[in-house]
Amino acid sequence: MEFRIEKTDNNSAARLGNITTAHGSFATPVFMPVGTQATVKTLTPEDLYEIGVGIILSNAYHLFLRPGEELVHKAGGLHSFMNWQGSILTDSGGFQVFSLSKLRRINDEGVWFNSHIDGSKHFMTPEKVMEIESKLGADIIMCFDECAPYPCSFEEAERAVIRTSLWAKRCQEAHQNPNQALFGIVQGNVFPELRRRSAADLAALEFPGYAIGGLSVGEPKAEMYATLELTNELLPQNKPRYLMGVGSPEDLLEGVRRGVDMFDCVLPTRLARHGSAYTSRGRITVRNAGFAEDFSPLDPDCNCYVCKNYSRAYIRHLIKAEEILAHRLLSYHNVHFLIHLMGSIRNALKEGEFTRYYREFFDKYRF
RNA sequence: GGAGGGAUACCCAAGCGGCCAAAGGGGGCAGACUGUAAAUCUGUUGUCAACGACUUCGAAGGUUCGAAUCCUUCUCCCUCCA
Repeated sequence: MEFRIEKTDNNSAARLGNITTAHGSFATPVFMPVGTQATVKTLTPEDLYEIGVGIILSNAYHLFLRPGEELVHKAGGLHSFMNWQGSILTDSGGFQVFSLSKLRRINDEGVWFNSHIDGSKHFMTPEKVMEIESKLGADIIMCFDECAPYPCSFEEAERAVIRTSLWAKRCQEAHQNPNQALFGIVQGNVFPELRRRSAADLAALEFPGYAIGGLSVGEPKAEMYATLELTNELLPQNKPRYLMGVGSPEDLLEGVRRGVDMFDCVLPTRLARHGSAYTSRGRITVRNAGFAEDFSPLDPDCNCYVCKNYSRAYIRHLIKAEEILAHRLLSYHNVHFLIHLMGSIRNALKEGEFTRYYREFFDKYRF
């Protein structure tokens, strides 16, 4: 993997760059749609190419449970299995340590999970996760980490940091596949002291990229931004910085401003399935009665396939009638919205107009 | 013509003397969602000048301190027998 910084913003920590993997290159800052189970829900790879997606996310833990990494390996790896020729990043299952906390027990050696599918017991270790991620064959893979909840005590967050550092070292030692770039993940919750420690631990291991984990788990926005700012300052300048699980349009702007290069989030596709759409003026709930006779496109400023062909009224009808096309159209539009947003941000960075773009965005966008 | 059964809020449907403005679904309306246990979850859904008041359980009368619940008549629906 290669990361090149092409330009840095004069008025913020934002930077314009490019990442090249075995499956092509993409410009940064980048938004990566999430396809946990080897599919960005409701969208085909062709849709994603058309939208301009360069890299997507998938999940080692979920694919390990079903269909199993061996099967994906037999299929020729994840790219071949799901017919996606762009880049792929796999998350390790560290987030499931947080989101499935009721179904797991953790110790320094690893994590016992009770499968949410059939209840079967599995022990995940950093070594095991590296083996799974290697078999899946993504271009960028994540260390197995412990994502602590919010709120949580200093001691609890500290334990997660120590464990995450320990596991990062073990992941690095177990990591064999030369075609995959292994990223470290900084934890530390909202405690500056712990973020500093975590960032220092990981930087010492010299990963090709660094993720900021454990944010957007319920903490107030101000805390998230402050933590992000602090953490980014501590990470190596010449390596990509990936803010995990973020975000909303406003968070993408705030993240870029603070020096983030990569983002991923389930929000565009989940909101789509729940009946909401992003627009240049803010998020709208198309499901609501007010749109019943609104024959305008989801976003008048959008030129995506959906906005060119379908109205809010029609999409609302599909939602109310529980037609799956609603999910598909809204997913397509929402992913397009974020991909297009990132494109505009990069363009502004290229022109040296990021600050102006930032201001104009928030002038229009209401949330 | 005779014998039964039934009519409850937008719909279906419980309730069968006070704890009933009325269970539970559905539908409607709204909210939440950030490395996906999520086509999920939550709230709300008689009216109003609304921590209180008023009008509701096919219609009209009646019994009772008190009725969706008991009695009478009527209207409409369903089943069976002629």
